[in-house]
Amino acid sequence: MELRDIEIFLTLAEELHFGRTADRLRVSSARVSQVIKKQERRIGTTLFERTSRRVLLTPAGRRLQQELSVGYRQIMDGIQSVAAEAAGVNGVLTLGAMGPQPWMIPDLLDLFRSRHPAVEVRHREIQATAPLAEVKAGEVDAALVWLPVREPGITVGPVTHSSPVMLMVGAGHPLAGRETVCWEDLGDCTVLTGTDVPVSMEETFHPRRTPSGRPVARGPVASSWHEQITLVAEGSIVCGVAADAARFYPWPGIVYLPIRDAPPAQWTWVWLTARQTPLIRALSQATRDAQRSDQDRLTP
Amino acid sequence: MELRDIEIFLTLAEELHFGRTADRLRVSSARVSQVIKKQERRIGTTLFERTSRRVLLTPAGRRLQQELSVGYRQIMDGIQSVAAEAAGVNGVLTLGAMGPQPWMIPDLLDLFRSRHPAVEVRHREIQATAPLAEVKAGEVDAALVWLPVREPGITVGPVTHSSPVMLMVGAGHPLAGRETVCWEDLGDCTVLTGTDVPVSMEETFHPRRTPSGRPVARGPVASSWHEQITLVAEGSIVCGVAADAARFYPWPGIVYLPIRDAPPAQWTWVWLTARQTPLIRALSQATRDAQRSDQDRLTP
DNA sequence: ATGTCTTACGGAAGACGTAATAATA
DNA sequence: TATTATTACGTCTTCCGTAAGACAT
Repeated sequence: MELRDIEIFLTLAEELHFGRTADRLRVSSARVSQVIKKQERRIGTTLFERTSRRVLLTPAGRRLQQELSVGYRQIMDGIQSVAAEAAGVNGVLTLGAMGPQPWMIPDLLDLFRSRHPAVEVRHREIQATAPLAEVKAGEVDAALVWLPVREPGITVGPVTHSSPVMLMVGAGHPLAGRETVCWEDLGDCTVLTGTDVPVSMEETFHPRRTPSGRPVARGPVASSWHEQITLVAEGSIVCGVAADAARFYPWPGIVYLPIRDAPPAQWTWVWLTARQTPLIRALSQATRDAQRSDQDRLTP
Repeated sequence: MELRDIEIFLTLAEELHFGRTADRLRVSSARVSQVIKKQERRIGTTLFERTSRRVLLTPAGRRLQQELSVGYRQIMDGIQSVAAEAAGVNGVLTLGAMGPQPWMIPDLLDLFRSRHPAVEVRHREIQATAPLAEVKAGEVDAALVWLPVREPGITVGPVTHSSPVMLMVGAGHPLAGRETVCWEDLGDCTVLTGTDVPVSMEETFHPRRTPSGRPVARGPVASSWHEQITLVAEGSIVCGVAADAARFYPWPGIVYLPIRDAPPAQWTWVWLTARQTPLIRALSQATRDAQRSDQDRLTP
């Protein structure tokens, strides 16, 4: 039994579906069937109870999953880690992120650190009011920002996570009593203006027009998060934010309202295309892998 | 990179010699070279510093060895374990052994127990004076005895360990003052007689004749270890024993003398051919594997 | 010259996909 | 009938050995 077989077994043990397993691993489902059958011959017992309608782990299958998953992860990470070090993944990696966003991706950061112990990871605060400033200035190697980003000279990496979009309003604002809002409500509001937010990114939290076409009024400029929250607390201004803000800044005088028709904001790494180092590639790889194991954990 | 490749890498990392690695894994040394080269391409750096005269791990190679060895062992043991359980390795396994012999193979017993937690291992004492009695009577499933065993209906398993042969004499015996002895000295001695020792096995500790052809006198019959040691302590009788006895029975009045020209006694499992259960096969397998990892530990 | 690692090449094993088949709801 | 797992079969990769070459002592 080889690592490829083990990967197929472990994936099927999670998906419990031959077709999805085949898709995830980019093989034919016939192959999945063949490999599982081979393993069952090797082990000497059936690993999955299956009809053409349902796939379940047998006790022996569950036990094999327990025995193999740790070692498999260890070996794959070990290879990845040594290869990364050989590719020059070492030194200092400076990441930019806003407020609580690093707390949204602890798995990813843990994976990266364990995989690349030779790398010192540093964090710098960046502002939603000018999300790409530090990247462009070269003050951070990569920044965690929301999509969509379309800027020349900037590369967009894999998605790390996503957060619902909420509207932050002052307790005295007319909307403050509502349970939820929708984009249309912004037609009656004034939203904050950032100092340097690309147009594409601005739309995610502050569309220029409501779904019906009414313009959304632009208010004063804020240059930091605390300025934003202070302005909103005064009552006349509102501001779209990631839902994470509601968890980390439950301040008096501030109300967070779900925006029913806002798609979740997707977060991603961005970096200067000209400064794509092995470190950055390692970060991308770790992001993809952590993403996948997140899915794994959610799937069953 | 597949498990087979990892096995080759780990073996070469221990042997530090392409030829010996190839021999151990039953492949050509060309294959070892090809696999290592492939891995070096995959990892992106050289794993072994090698000339046609010397093979050494590079730092990256050493790191990869650390990363892979644990996971590899885990996976192989896991597969083995689940397969064994499926093959019906469960229930009670009764092993027979003499005196301190179980203490000579703790690694093997640990491996077996960890691999087969569903098996209850019991121990029964057997006597060197009739080493196969309990096996033949079916009172133990397998017994740990010394080679050579040639008995119809009895299967000989893999070797577990070996012990030098010593001569146990009483403090008052003429040989007691010697540093060492040789087989020829037995021509002047009387040795104990067992109650039921097969001829082939008897030769290991008590040859019928000395190298020069003199007969070795047979003395009284002893039926247990304590009887043996008591008879020897009286002074006129001697007895060949495994060196382990010297460590575990350093009794007053007893002297142990190395026998210079005695090859080490090899110990092995034996069982009734007719009663070869999956449990017995699992014991054989664990013995072979423990033997191999013993070698591994001794090699570097 | 000899022992040892590497390269070149060819045959065999097996990995994998396509398409047809069987089985379940 | 629709969905999904399995089997049959052909292609193509890659595993692996043999034999010759390269290199160090």
